[in-house]
Amino acid sequence: MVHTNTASECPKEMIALKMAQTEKLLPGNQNSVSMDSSSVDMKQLSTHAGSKGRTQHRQTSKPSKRENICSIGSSSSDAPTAVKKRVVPTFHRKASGLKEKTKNKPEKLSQMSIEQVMGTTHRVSGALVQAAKTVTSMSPSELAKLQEIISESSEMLMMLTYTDGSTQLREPNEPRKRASASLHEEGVANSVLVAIQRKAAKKEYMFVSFPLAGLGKENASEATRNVLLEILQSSTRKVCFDAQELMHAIIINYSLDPQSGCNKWVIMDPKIACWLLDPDNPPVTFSGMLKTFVTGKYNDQAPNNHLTHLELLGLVMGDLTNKLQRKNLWELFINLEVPLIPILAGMEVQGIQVNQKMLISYSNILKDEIKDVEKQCYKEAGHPFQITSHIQLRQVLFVELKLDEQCPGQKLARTNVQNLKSTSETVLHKLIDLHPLPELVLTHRQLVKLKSTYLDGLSDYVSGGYIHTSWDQTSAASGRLQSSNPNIQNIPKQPLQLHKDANGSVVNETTASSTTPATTLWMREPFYSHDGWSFFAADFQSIELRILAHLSQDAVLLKVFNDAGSTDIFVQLTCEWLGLNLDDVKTADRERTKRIVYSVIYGVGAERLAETLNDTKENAKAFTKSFLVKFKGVNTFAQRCISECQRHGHVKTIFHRHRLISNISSQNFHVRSHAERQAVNFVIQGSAADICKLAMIHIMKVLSEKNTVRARLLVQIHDELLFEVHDEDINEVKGILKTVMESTPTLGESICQLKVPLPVSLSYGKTWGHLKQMV
DNA sequence: GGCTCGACGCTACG
DNA sequence: CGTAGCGTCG
Repeated sequence: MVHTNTASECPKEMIALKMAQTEKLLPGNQNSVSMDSSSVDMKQLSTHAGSKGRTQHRQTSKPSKRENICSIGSSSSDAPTAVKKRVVPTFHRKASGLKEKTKNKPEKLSQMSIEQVMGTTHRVSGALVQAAKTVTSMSPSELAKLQEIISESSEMLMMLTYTDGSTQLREPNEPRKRASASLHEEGVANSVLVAIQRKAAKKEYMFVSFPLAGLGKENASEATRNVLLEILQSSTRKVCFDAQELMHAIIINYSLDPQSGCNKWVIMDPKIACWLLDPDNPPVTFSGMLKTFVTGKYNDQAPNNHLTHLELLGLVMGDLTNKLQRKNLWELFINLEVPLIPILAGMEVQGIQVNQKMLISYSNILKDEIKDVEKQCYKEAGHPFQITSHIQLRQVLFVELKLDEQCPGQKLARTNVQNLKSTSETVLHKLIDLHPLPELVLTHRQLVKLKSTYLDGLSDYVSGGYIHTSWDQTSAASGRLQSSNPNIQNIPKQPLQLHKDANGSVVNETTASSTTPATTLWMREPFYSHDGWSFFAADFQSIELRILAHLSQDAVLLKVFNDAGSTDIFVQLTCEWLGLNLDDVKTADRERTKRIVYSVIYGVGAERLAETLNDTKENAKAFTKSFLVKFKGVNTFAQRCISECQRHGHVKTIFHRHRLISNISSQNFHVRSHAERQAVNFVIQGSAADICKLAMIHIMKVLSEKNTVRARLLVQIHDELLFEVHDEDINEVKGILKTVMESTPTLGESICQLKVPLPVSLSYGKTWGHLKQMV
């Protein structure tokens, strides 16, 4: 097991998460991986032929860089030098020459050395040209020997090769293309190259390649597939730079079940290790990582071939392992981040069903509405202008209409960099009573945003009725997951109300009378579940505030969360704060409390809070002050974060995730203040992220154990998990999700026992638009 | 004149 | 606070 494999390298004071102590997270149990293609939704799989987004930047190859790259197995000796938008599937070619040699070897397997069998054992030091053996060219006896070698190996280094001849360990390619250029691309993964290190002879590797591109069913022989799965499930330490991408390619090309087929794969990823060490500067490419994180010996210009890169990969991971252990990050790495990799890969392949026709029809509705609003804007301004141009809008509002001069008491915000008069939402709100234009512009902005980002933008990503988002583990310094291409985590939750008033002109909800006919659009409505299945959402209620209660140990906050009662937390807080009765709390008070609370979490200043509250700076200050007086622990907690950061140069979350913040001692007030807010915010946001990830791993583990329950994880939105569940299993899943997620705090108890409960609220429905709350 | 790029402003989500 | 992504502008 990996755990035992690596335990000897771990410091004694290592605290393991409870999760990892159970064997299920760890590899070695072959039977638990479903190879049954009948369990795979073929309709969905057929839509995943291409992986977009993450492959965008490797379309082009640099022939000059590849001059001394040796030919590996089925890869690049005759790779196209020209850029190809659509990659023609390259069927795995026979490993020329090599195959002949090994085929002619004597038959007595037991008497042969590995070299004799495989002809590929190789000492990497030195620039020897060396080829890997392609698995598909092996005879049954050779495969048997290979399996034996795998079972006796001490380490396996893995990487993808692409049809253009580059690899995962390639030099950085052309500058990244714009997101729009990445749409509808074909996947270009060509093969999986594995260097197997033998236990007996540490310096000897055996190189094997598994074809991916053009892998038809007829070619994916059971034997070949089983060998690759054996590697992935083996307890041997495995290393890959960007393991998520590797897993993604394997799941697709070998038609594995994206949810259950891979969740026990354990691969060390140096990319993630580097990000844990310095989350603000995550490596993008392998060579970039070497430059930033690896000192001395590896910086030398190594021979540019696949095999030396693989050896380098192993050395670097060894180095990083030591670094992680020294920084007390190893448990976070091995128990949280590494188990997450196959889950994310599975989510990418799984995708989510989208009704593209609905996206288009909504878009057309908005197109007309936008035109109407445009006309009204021109009328109110007295002439046509480009409403989306801040420069022109500034001219109209502040030079022609001089609206800013009509509100002398108010201080209107300025833009960040150029210090010009801002046209932001908060500014426009303040001008609303002076002239019809500001509100029209706000409406226009809202409609344009919804149309361009969430209707047209999403529509571009629909392929075969599905959207396959990319999940990025290393792009957020706080430890949160991030989705992109498209970003599925910021699709509006609130519906858009469209009203037509008596004149037929469009107005938004704030001014429309309740009797006018209304159209209601939910941007999440086009996302729908399969027949016989439903969406099922589970989200942690106000997790960041609960984390704050725990971390600050503030007596009042702790009491609020632990005295239970189903009353809304912000209503309760408002009571505590203003000394009101529960029934006397008005919605406005509740909203105000919520904003103040999160402002404190985010560490914003009085000016910013005044803006969000639409109140004066003095009142905002007073609010914040009375809040901090009521919850004295919060302020001491913030100060503790700041001084910890000053002492150590970094702050830590409850699971030891850290962030280096050097500006904490800056002489510049603004720079230092920003750093202080970052420090406080990171501890809370990062701790919440830790727990959400732990919950995610835990729930996927439990679901995969109950193989009768049909549930798939589709999306993670920080504190919320969206599943698709078979209708017959809804009640069972409801019970599992609630129990398992709410037990998350106990999982990490060896690291940290949370002093507050983390209740989960559940909802379900046939579309993502408006889910029904469950009780 | 069209095209690409980075900087900037704004606003969804948490 | 911190993500992604759309739009304008020079």
